Amino acid sequence: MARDASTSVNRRTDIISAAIEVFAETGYYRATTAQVAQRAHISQPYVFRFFSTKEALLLAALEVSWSRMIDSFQQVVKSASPERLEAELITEYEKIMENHRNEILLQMQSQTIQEEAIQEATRNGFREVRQIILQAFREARIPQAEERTMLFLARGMLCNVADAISLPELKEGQGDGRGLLSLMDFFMNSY
Amino acid sequence: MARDASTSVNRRTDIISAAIEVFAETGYYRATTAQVAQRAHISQPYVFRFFSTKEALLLAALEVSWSRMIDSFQQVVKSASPERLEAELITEYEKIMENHRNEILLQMQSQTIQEEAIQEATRNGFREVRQIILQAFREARIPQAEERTMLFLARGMLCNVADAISLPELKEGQGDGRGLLSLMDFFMNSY
DNA sequence: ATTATTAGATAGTGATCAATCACTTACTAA
DNA sequence: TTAGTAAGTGATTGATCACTATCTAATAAT
Repeated sequence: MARDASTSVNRRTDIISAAIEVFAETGYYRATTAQVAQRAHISQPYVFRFFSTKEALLLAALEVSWSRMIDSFQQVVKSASPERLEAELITEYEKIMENHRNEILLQMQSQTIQEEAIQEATRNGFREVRQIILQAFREARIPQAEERTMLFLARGMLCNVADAISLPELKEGQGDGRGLLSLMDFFMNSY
Repeated sequence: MARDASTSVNRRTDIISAAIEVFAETGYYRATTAQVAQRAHISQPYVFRFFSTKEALLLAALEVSWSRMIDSFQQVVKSASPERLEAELITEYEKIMENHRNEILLQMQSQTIQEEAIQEATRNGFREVRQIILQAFREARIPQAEERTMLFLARGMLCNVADAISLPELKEGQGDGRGLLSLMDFFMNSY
């Protein structure tokens, strides 16, 4: 059973990879299945041998994208020390943003698509990521694990936006090294 | 000079309001100018008397959306006391999300649209909002104003997502009342 | 050698959409 | 009364799209 470049399992992933690129660059609704096919070096109708509809292809692309993020975070959680956990999760996220920018752009698009199947996939992805982070923070004995998880996700969302619209100053104020300690002064004097 | 329902200035805003709804609900690229026209109670070709292209209509819709947010925040900044500034900005944002959800959904969409004119409008909107918040924090003598601004925007982005995909638990961990103080313990023991 | 199966392409369809055009109606000013 | 204009529409068009139906060439099993 020779696994050459033409097995249908390879073609399937070829198409998904092409779709991630084209959807991210062009926008899901404006992107055409012909563009996806061209990027995957096959004819346009052949896409429909593997995905019965364009939406099914989008769902497969989202699945790839969320799986990558979930698997990556799980790796980090397994190997990182409690003290370095959050820093390494952030580093891992930055790696994903660098190496798989299109997958992030696709996730962002899916957040505003109102089709129920897409929303459900997006919800499930977020839920699972949040659960992994939250559980890891708890097991690392990080206090206010819920709030820390929320802030981790929030900063992630802001990074996505800043990156997508090429506005790096949006991220300014991240990680100055002693932010929390000097904020403390403020809060102790305020309340 | 009686201001009846047929002045061209009214028609223009009618069309923009309709476009905000239709674009938000259906997605900009999938939405049709016929749908916008129907919602504005005019014929489809008449849309093009006011907006030369569909993209020009989107830009006008984004302008309305960003202006509302900017004007709202400027009002708050003018009237709020330094101690209540951030809390009132948050309240104002929640009001906008409640009363103008479609405008937020449109802004979210515009973040992933790669057309240069749209990206520029989105960048300018974000820049101006950030500048207002940052300057207000500084004038209120809030320490680490840059970091606080970034966190304000970041939480806003997460709220947008949580609302758009109907996943409220994503926001869990917001405002427990003493988050920073107990986080402090952790950091002082860690570093 | 023959047949069955897989991998893929060509050709096409009905539907849809942004944008244009030609036209009407109704009001206003000289 | 006439000339001009603002407001608005129905019909159309060229392009595009998701999706289908049908064919072909190669490979593999019998």
